[in-house]
Amino acid sequence: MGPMAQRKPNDRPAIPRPAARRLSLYLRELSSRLESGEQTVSSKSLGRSLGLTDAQVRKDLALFGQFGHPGRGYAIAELIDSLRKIMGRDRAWRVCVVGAGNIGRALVSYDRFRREGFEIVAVFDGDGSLSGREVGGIPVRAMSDLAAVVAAERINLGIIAVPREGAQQVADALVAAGVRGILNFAPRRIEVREGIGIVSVDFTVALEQLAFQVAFGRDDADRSDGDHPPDAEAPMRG
Amino acid sequence: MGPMAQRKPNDRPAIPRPAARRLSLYLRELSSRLESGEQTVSSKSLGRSLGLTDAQVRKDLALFGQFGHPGRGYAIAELIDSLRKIMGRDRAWRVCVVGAGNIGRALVSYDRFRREGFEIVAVFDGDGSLSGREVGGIPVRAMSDLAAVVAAERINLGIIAVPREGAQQVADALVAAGVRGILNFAPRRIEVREGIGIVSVDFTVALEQLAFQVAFGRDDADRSDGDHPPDAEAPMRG
DNA sequence: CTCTGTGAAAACATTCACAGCG
DNA sequence: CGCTGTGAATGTTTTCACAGAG
Repeated sequence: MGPMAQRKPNDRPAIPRPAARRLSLYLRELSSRLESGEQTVSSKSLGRSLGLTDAQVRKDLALFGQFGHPGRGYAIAELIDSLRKIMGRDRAWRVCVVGAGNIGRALVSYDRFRREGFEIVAVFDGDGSLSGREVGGIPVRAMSDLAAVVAAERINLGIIAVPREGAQQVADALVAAGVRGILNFAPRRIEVREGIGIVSVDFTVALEQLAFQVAFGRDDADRSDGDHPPDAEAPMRG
Repeated sequence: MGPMAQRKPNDRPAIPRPAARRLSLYLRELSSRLESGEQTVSSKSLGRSLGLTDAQVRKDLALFGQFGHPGRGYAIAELIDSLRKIMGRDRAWRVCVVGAGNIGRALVSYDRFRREGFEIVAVFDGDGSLSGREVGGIPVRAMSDLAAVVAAERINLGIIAVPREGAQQVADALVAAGVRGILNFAPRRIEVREGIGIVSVDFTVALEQLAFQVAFGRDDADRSDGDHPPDAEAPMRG
């Protein structure tokens, strides 16, 4: 069908995708500096820590408003607040993990999630024999409870930690149950309908990128894990 | 005029960074198709599975030579072979994991690594009380053994699965011991000297990207985990 | 026909460079 | 001054569109 592109009506400024990726890094570095007792930071200093140019940092931050104070730099606490709001980190997120294997269990025990405002409130596994067992203090439930628990616990994000074969099916179940986004650890591309968020992490792809760097001889400093590619369309709206 | 393009001496064609990321995805999809018994694939079909345009797939593959057969598509087995060679996947990699916490243990038990040719042959942990314990059939060793074991076992890649604070130190020790690349799971940027590969995976950054998509309202289909940014420089050489 | 490989055009992202604020 | 915010310039990646192979 009509393969014609048509801008939808309500576009906001549109965030370059790479910039969206860097926002998380700014937040991580800023928090670390706040802890160290620093009060302000310049784009140059921030860029230095992150391997970016000062201009890049300023451009990224300017996408969302005027946070800087000429001559002084950025007030760290203030900037953290703003970024958190922008990134949806001002609310608490309720998360479930599907799959109580090695990866699922490691994620449930990963304290940093809770500390950062992502609370894991339920764990599911297709293997009935695990039901009732506890992982990190949370009882493992059967897949058949998924819809009910997601609703009852008002879970809005799901993490897929099952083998490749079951992953898409789990994704469909999560979306049907009402989650708004999925973090996928299974080594395959997951399709979700428009409006549902999806981010994937593939350990093997990450190791493979590393092998490629080593085998090929790379030239640049620090590179990301990689996974699913974009899908040919505008960046982000708001 | 000028200074005459100062291309550094030994450059090969130069791989666009995003293309390097996609290579892993091609390999993953192609292997899956080979298993299903398919023999050839077109750029269009491959792109469809991966959320890319056919032109993109062709451009990427053409970077390394002429693999396609006009009118027919690409021979899957042949293309897999070529890609594996290009990506350094034709050799076996010997890997160690530093950190026997939740994440370290999950990685050691992640079978796919071995199946894909990344063999984990040693595990280290700074907590002496763990030494001697086994994880996934591999004894946990003290950090003080790191240099000797890396040399003796001819380990060429290291995985960092320790808390943020110790991560850079572990990286330095790994590099000093002779690994050629590092996969970092600690939530901070790791610096390594030129010539050493580095890829990072940060679970919190991944969840945060997801929260951002949901909070902001994204428009595209499937997006990557994110982590450390490039460092402003040419793509890759060979 | 189908499908690749590839220049040329378009879109996108980064860096430069500077006006202007505190 | 130092440092931000930002247009304009540059560099990079994607898409288009088509010649040519089987």
